[in-house]
Amino acid sequence: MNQEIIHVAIVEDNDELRQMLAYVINGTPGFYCKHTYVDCESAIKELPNTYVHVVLMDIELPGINGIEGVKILKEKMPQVDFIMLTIKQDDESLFGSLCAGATGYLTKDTPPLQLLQSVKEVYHGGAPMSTRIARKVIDSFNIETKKSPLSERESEILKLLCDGMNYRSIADQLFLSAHTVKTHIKNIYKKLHVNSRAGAVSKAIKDGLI
Amino acid sequence: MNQEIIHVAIVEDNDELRQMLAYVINGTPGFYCKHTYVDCESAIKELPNTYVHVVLMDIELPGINGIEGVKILKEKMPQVDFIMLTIKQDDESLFGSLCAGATGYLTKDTPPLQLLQSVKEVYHGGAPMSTRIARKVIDSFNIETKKSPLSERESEILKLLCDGMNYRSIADQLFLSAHTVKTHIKNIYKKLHVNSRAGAVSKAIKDGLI
DNA sequence: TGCAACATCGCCCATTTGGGGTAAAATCCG
DNA sequence: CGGATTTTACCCCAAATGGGCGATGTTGCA
Repeated sequence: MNQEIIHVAIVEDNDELRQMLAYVINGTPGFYCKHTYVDCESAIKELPNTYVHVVLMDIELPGINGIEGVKILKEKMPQVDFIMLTIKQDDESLFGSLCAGATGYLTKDTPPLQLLQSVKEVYHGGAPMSTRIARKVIDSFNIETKKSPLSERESEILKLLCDGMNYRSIADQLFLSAHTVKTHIKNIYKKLHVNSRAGAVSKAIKDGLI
Repeated sequence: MNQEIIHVAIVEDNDELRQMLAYVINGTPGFYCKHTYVDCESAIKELPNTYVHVVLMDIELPGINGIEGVKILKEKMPQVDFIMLTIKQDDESLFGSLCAGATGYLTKDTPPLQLLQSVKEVYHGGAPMSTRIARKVIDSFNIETKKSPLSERESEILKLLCDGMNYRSIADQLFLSAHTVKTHIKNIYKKLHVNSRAGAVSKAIKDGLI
């Protein structure tokens, strides 16, 4: 039976909200909240010694913010799921949280019932977030593929450049003369507005040219 | 009023399912489905000339598959939202679809009512997907950050390498001698098992070292 | 306390690179 | 058909790079 109860921890500096959340959680069958913290510092110190499944984490916190907090805590407790509970909806907070290891992202105006539903959802392998947040996340995959200004051959050579190959190796692999490879690379530099292999490789990868 | 009606198109080779979907859609107030296609080839030819908001796209199609289809269609109709409707739940199909431009990802066992809800959701700026799919998507952000084998200083220099800077520039920026910068870079090469700036930059970006 | 890692600076030298040209054939596109 | 682009190839040369070697001081951890 005990396994069925989801243990929730809260990190939230607002006393009223924190207590309200704990009250709601403890007042609902299947949920239990024993540990609450007013800042990340204390959470980082004590949470690793507790038994929890899900952590509700505020972002705007004094001292270590929620994103940094998740980063640190997720490192120590990778099996625990973190749900950000915040008023911030900017991309930086959102993707910062996800990259830090958060699994859910809810705004503070989420009604209690839906919040509990989200906790249950994350516990059962879901990733709760509002429809608007979900859209942002999905859209981040669809970064419009800027069509490369490079020709077929140039792209081919750029790929090899990214593998750290030099003129000779590239020439051998493509059955070209090193001179030709050099010409292509010079043209690539012109088109990408760089003047070194490092710059070209960086731009290539960051702009998804390869 | 007309704006309130969501125009849906369907690309699905299974006759029964396609007709059933169209039937459900047309039988529900607020939804309308005029155009249905049995393969991507015909959809690519005709869809750009139609008025639609949302396209339900099967993945397993003869000829051009749904992922390729979305890639081509999204290019021509970027304002249209695509929802994949598939039995495939593998990562390749999922992320392939998202990268191709899909906004939603549902399995074929999604009940009609929820499907309609998803269409409405995507039309209103959401990104409908099952909890399991959402989790996969979110987890993809949380690719464990391999802790860099590099020292603080080395990471710093690696960043500048990625900007295409040479010894002198880096030295100037960090108030070091070019010799020192060179030494650091040599050590970076050893640690990353590369032997050129291009290789280091490539590895740095791909492995998220910077 | 001692050793490993880090950070700093230096020299030598062969090889690579980047920039400046030139040019011809192939291919594509209108 | 004719121009634009792409692909191929070459020369010269100054500058940058990579590898090998050594040296000093600091810091951190065992």
